[in-house]
Amino acid sequence: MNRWADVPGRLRARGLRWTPQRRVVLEVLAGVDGHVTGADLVDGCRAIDPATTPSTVYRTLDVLEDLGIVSHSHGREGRQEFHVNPATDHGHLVCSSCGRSWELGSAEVRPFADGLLQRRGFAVDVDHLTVEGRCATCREASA
Amino acid sequence: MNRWADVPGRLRARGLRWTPQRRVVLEVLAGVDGHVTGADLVDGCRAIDPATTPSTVYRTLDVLEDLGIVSHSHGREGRQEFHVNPATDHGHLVCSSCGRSWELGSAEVRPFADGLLQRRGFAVDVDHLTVEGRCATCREASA
DNA sequence: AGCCTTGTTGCAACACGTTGCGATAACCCG
DNA sequence: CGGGTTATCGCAACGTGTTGCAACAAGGCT
Repeated sequence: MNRWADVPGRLRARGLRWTPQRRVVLEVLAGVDGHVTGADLVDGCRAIDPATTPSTVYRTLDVLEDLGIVSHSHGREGRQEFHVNPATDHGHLVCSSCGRSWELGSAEVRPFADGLLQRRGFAVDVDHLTVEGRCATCREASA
Repeated sequence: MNRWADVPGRLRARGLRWTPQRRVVLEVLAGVDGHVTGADLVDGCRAIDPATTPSTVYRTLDVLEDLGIVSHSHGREGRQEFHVNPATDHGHLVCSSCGRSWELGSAEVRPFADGLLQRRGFAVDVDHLTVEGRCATCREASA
């Protein structure tokens, strides 16, 4: 059912390769829930294999993104956030105060995105959309 | 025009200082139209004073953002983009294909932002909003 | 003008990512 | 199983920002 099925086979079907390093990255991703930053993933891989190098991790993530296994967007401070097993068409809400994030369903974004498409011919990449602001909790705390 | 008025005085009114380095940054910003990346600004400053260091430029930009003279958001690859003399409440549209960007007026964003506020209590920081996607030109080119 | 306070600077080091390149090893095939 | 392709790895260097700290200097005060 899931996007995780037979990753080695799907890589090979594209002429790509299944390597121990990629296995480690996938293993870390499997243990993640929700969102992770690039640095978190590198750390997680190093916990399994201390010899892991950042470039390998990031390059592997690019490949996995092509396969649709992860997606990435830019969160706080413009840093990368990876999201596992993405439902299509959803963005993120990030609180600039506490850093927490929430998913943003396509239904909530569609009217906005459709408007931009009609008025400007601009096709929003909803999967990549990150909206910054202050969450309810932080707003109350500072009120 | 009056956001630029008497910057030295406005700094001093806050107990801050007017320095040659800040003068250089403002001079570069005055010659900019639309958006600039952080690196562009550093280069521009170095063209005037080769001794300019990045940390000074970025720290000055923070101060100028507090004064409302610039605003910054995160564009392509999560890199910083500075926008001069911002009208309040506007975001940016960035084409992930050609990299060009456009302003996004508050009227276009408001219904979307209001919805998030009402349903989730999340107050969108519209000035910081960057929407990625493909512009009309690039979509035609690849059609 | 000279003194004092404290905001600023510049440096060095760090954090997060990306890129070029030679060496390695995964995979296909006989 | 062994050999040849070529994708991938690991390293080193770079690019963009951020941060800690000691030295400096801007501005207020007398």
